[in-house]
Amino acid sequence: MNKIKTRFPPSPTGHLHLGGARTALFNWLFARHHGGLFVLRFEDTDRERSRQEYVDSIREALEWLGLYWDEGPYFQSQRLEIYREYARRLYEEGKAYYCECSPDELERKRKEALAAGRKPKYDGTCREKDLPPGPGRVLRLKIPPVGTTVVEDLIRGAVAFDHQELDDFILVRSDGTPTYQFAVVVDDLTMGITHVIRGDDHLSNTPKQILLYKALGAEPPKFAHVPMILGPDGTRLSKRHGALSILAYREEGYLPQALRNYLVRLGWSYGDQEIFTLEEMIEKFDLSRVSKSAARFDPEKFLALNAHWLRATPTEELAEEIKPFITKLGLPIPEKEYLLQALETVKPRARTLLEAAEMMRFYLVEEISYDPKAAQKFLTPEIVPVFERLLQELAKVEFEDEALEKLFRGLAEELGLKLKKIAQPVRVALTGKTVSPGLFEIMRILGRDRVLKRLKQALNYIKEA
RNA sequence: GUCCCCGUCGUCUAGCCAGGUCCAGGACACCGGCCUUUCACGCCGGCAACGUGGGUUCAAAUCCCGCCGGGGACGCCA
Repeated sequence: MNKIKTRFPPSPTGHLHLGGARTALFNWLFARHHGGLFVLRFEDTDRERSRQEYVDSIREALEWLGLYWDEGPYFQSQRLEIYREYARRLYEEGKAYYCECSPDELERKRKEALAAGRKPKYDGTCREKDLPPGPGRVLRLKIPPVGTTVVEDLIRGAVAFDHQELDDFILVRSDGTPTYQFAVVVDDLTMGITHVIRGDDHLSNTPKQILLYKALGAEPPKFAHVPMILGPDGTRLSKRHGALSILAYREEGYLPQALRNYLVRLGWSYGDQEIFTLEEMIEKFDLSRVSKSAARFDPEKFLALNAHWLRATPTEELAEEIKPFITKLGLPIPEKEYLLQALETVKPRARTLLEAAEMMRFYLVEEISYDPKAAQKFLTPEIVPVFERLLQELAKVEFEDEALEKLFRGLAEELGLKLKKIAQPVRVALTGKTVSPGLFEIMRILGRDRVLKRLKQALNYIKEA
């Protein structure tokens, strides 16, 4: 039994987006599940549009997602000799022929056919001309005119295509570079790829590729066409649907484990299970549970999953991840123990690292500023005596959650007030907002000095107002 | 236009292959409630779907056909 080998072949003409990331994940998972190999290959035969910048960002995104490759990255632009050799073979064996039709002419015929309601396909003008190679000529594959090619898809079952629907597609461009259709086949063949897992937008290309394998006298790999990912509105995923690059999600404070978890459940399921660790995905992933229908990207569910993984990730780990976000907000990175404690309190409340960093703001600034509405409602003259009393008591109480709570509850009872009547003004004095983590935990973390200082600041504020 | 694929709550999906246990289960979102110093978390409860028409059958979300709807391919892009 041969070892399973999958690949992810992005073209470096754009960033890695959700669809590509999921395809990469499925291929990676399939290879890992079967103890096989995962290959990364850049399909950069379109020299006009391929850019180094995209090669770098795609690699970075895959690494961020933890989808490490076992082989590659290969670059088609460095394998031109190999394609040339295979092209020569095809031509010499009469399986392919040169064509001198000009692009303009082809374009004209295509429009004509479309207008006449026919399928726009190459009409075979040069098929029997027996032209030798020459400048301006392309190499086309000779498709058997009659017959049917069946794609045995691992997800969709047998899909038949009549050769009438196919045409003699171009293998080698007039500039000598291979087209996608030709390069993928030669690459998958020479790299020993056993399973091609890709978006179902490639399903209708597959019969052409199978015919090419046959012309080459080779056995095609197994194919599995996974459903596409659509935007929230059900149309093709595009820039309109938010961040187009996977890396943009990282910038917004999403966790790779959340993205993986969201992506793996888009088109694949395992009973009612929603949460998967990497290990579980590898263990449970299989093609038979991949669905056939397209899925829409739901940013809300992704956010919810991110919130889940934020809570499920050890604070120690998160503390490292959140530093860039704190810096991004222009806030200082505190010493480790303080950061850990502060983070612990915002963790169950934040949905992204960016939100968490924003929620930690009051822990990190020296001078806090009040939300105008909060100050207006809670920093009023009536609270002055309470704050003054608190100043005295807090100077001597032990700064632990239980002791602080006991103090507040006792004070509330003594003054005949509801706890919240005291807690909310203090919360505003300490954080500037009416919403925050638990009052006693933030006091404990802030420490006596800061708490007293902020209460005094609030008192001054009230007197000046 | 031609060919191909797909069609269960708003969304992701389980169930479909081996028809009854499904007046359809889970998750996100949404709405109530509990907890409570605020907001979250957590817990409890609710709303909500088999695209449509026909056929087969004692029985259909599950099998068959038509229709409708969505997506994809048809490039010297990948």
